[in-house]
Amino acid sequence: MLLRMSSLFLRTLRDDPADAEVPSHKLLVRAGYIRRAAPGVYTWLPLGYLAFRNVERVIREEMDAAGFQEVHFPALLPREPYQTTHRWTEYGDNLFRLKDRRGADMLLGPTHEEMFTLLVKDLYSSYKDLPLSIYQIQTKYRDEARPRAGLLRGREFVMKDSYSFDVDDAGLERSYAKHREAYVRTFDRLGLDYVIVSAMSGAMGGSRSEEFLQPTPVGEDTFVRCDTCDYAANVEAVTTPVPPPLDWSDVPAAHVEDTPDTPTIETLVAFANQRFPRADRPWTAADTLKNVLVMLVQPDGTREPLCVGVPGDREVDVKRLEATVAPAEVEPFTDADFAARPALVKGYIGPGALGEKSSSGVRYLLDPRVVPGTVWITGADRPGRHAFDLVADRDFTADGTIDAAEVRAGDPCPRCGGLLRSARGIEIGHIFQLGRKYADALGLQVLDENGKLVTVTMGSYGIGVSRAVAAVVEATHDELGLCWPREVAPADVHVVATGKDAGVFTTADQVCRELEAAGIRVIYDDRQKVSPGVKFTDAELLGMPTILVVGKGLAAGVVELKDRRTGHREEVPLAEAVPRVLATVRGPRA
RNA sequence: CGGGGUAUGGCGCAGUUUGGUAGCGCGUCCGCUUUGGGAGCGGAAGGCCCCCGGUUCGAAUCCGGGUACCCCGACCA
Repeated sequence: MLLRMSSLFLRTLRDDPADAEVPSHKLLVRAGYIRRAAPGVYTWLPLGYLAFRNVERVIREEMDAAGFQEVHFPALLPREPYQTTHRWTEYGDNLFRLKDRRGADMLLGPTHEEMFTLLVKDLYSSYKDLPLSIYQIQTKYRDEARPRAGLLRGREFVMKDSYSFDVDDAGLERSYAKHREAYVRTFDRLGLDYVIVSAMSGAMGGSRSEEFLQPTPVGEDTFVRCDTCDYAANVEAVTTPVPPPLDWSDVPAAHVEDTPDTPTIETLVAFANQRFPRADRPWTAADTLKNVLVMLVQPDGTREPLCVGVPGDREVDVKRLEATVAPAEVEPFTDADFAARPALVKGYIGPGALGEKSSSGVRYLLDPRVVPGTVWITGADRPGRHAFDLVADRDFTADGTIDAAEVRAGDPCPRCGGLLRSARGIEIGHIFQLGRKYADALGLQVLDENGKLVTVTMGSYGIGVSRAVAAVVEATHDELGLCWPREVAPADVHVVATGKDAGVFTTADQVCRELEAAGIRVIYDDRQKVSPGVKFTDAELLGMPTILVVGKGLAAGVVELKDRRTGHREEVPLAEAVPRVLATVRGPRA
């Protein structure tokens, strides 16, 4: 491959685009790799498309090497399968829906579990056909509320999605492990740094899910990792260690006190310290039990109130809550909702008005930290009244526990008790044991060795291909511009010819042809009348791993070989230029 | 959906307060000069000043109403 810059469809920009914030977005636009076509929708230009296809190639090679087989579904899909699994409605506004000329509903696929499941059902019916793993690399459409950061979150994006089909859980476990290994190899080859974190398995029960997160401040996912052991998890999936029950024999009986004008934790703690000071230490928010009301909205539209009791020094993390109650969605409790339930006194809600057996009948779930024997100040269900010395289990119970309080840096590690630290990351891959949700919904069954019908168990595994291009940029760029790993770079070598002497160009031309003949991918800056400074700056911005300058040194018979990443440069005799580049490109493995 | 900001040539921006021929830098084109770190001089092309309505002799600018984009939050892969 030989790209000549004199005719390459490329325009580099001197300034960062005003609408870009993150480095990958700025640089990919500035270097002429992508252009925005619509909000969250991008066009690939020649260099960008080369890089994109390289990422795609690496992924494909690793999938194929693992024995997964590639298929290709349409992006334009019929409604029915998504209707069957309720995702036609569950996906909400994020689904791109359209109608054909006869008025039939269609959609642009946001993901393809349904189609894969139906395809396997269509063709296979025996345990002898399994295990099977098939994948595709396909454009996905999700009408995001807020696309951002260029390729990192688009409304149209390319995803590699795989699906595994097994006859039993042990098989699923093996398929999952194979995908995990393939992902590790893929991301290693792409030069990406990543952390594998436990993720939320959702409402499907007992299934396992892990995310590959590339740690970076521009990432959108928050995760925690342990200081001492190798535990790492998405905040949604962190489980709170349950402390042992406490002995409450010394705790005085619960008593209700007047606490006027204390509808918030802050005002309550201040009042308690003033009016009922403790001898040993001041009251803190952690001594209070905060009861937070939300409205759960089921996919079918059913609304159900829920109260979550958490220590007063913690917020309820809506993301964690929603992950736990999925597929239900969480909406704030409105004044109208309060008005409809007079037993619930806003600002003074206590366990007395909660729980299935209470007057309000609102389901009440407690944070795992609220173990039997813990002592709390909490609302007394009357305006300006709070209960003190209320002991969990002795004085109140709930309908269950829920792990939905915010996770904070410094919280204990659920595995080893060490300290958790918080960080941000880009989700570059996600592997997920789906179980039988889709197979059940769509009737994917096979006959086992006893001739009995069994429901197939599935896994789904995704890599954001276009997102990975941006992730590679985030991981590798420097202040000069892009800085591609060789596996992803649009070309191996950027040959720069400087000067006005025709000899420079004929020599550079010759070198490029020799490199191309040797199978090296070359981009050649053969532009006449462009000053050396422009060419050097462009070469650095475009980011090929090796830069070869043919210029003024030619008079002395030398050219300059530069490593883009390290900045190391070296003069080599012209005759050695091609062999040296070959050795550099082919590396130690040659 | 809440909060904040922005909208003027391909890109980055000024001009809007106080209405009066639409500007600057970069890029592009032509000519001459220049060729190792975004060169110089001279000439040129390129604009629905986001849209609709209003006020006015006259609107990028003032008024009313929309729309779009960016950031933060919410939400989501």
